[in-house]
Amino acid sequence: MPEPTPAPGETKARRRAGRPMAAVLDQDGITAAALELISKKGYDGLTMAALARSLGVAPSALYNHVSSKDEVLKLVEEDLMSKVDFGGFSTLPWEEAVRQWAYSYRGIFARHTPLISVIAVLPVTDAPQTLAMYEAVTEGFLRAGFPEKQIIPSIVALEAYIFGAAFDANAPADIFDSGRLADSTPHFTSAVRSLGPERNNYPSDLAFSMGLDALITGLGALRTQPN
Amino acid sequence: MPEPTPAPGETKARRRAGRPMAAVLDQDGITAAALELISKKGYDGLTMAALARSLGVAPSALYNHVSSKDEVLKLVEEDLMSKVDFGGFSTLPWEEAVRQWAYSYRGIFARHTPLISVIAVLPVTDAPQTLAMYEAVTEGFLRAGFPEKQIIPSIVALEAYIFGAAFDANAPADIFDSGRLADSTPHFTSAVRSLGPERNNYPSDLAFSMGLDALITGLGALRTQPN
DNA sequence: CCAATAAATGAATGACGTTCATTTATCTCC
DNA sequence: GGAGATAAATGAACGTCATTCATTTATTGG
Repeated sequence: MPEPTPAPGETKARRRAGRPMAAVLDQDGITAAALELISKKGYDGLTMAALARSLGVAPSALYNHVSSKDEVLKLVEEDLMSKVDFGGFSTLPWEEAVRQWAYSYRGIFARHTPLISVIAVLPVTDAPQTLAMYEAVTEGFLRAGFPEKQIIPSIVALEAYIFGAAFDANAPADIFDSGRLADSTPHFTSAVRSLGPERNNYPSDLAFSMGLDALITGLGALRTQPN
Repeated sequence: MPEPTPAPGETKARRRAGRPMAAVLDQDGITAAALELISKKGYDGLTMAALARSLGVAPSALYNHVSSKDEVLKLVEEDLMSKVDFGGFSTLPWEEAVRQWAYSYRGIFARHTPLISVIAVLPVTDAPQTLAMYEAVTEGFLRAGFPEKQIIPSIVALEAYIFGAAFDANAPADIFDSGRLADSTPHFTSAVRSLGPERNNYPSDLAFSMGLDALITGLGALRTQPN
């Protein structure tokens, strides 16, 4: 795609003469409608037809503003990224800031796991909200005394954990029910039972907290300055 | 689904009289064909029609052995689980065993990321290979001196990290290219550049190693016995 | 040989994402 | 105040899927 890379927010540069028909649709409206649809009907309910209907428009009209359903997903993702709370990196100690950020990040994407496969592989180019988050997080790491070369890998590791944990948060309570194979997995079955008197209680939150603590401790040891 | 839960491997119990037509198809054959199709054409190429064609059969025939495409994915997932190397838990020190297991696990699912959303939420009931892995890993944790209650959360945390890292391993090298927004993200851009003279080298492997070390150290501290 | 069983077939269905020729509305320029 | 250019919206179509179902085919026990 060797295009002149139009400025963001403008699909194509204004040309010579006449103006078009009044736009009922734009990317922001599409994004908002998609988010509402997702929250009401889930990702299965997010179809181009349903999205168009919720906007009072024919499905084909969407394609004047968006090149594909995948682009809709990218727009939604960017919007969600802007809701991740990374404010702690400018006010709190590093450990606290990471914790706050990680909980917020996981909380948001736990309800949007279908996006994770998109995000994890999506270049940040032209994703301003995502970049803003990375900038703030990077600053926080620098301020905490991390050597520059360790910062990106540390963030990548934390993000991997957060994404995986977001999936986890959606697991059913009985995910570890070994059923009729319990006899052949005695240690595992016993370990699951030790978690509580209730059968089948899945420790998603406890696990997230434990792993996050471990990562914070382990990565924190990479700092060369105390503050 | 209040059924008598038929024994696995048998779709329905043998009944009274005559035997059916000679079966050209079975679940193992379908699983093998699906895996080959995936390795050749990727997950986009895995359609019920393509799967049937590769087996020399009409698409509808598949539904005599499998209730849906989702079940095909579950069969593939179970097969992949059997290839994860957890042997270290009976021979190596805990840290080494975890490392070996995690690398193997990530390596396999990095090429099967579309399955991760399925696995992470799929009950282990009637998933013998998955259960066998959990049993071996649990035993390794017990042998290493973990209190029983800490084991499942620790495994869940490690798995979350492994799944997230599997997505990461597929990120393009230029995922962190901040493009024309580089000026507004100076610290982040500089941190990315510090990773090497080459533009856009993504530190997926380095990040995995760093985060895994952190998790091993942090979780390892939960052991109450030295061995 | 008959009846029962289950596998395989092929046609059909209903979503879905996407395309395209056409129409509609709006603005600039003369 | 037309004329023409521009882009948005429409509605009909397409191709691809997963899935269903009535029917046929093959096999075997009695």
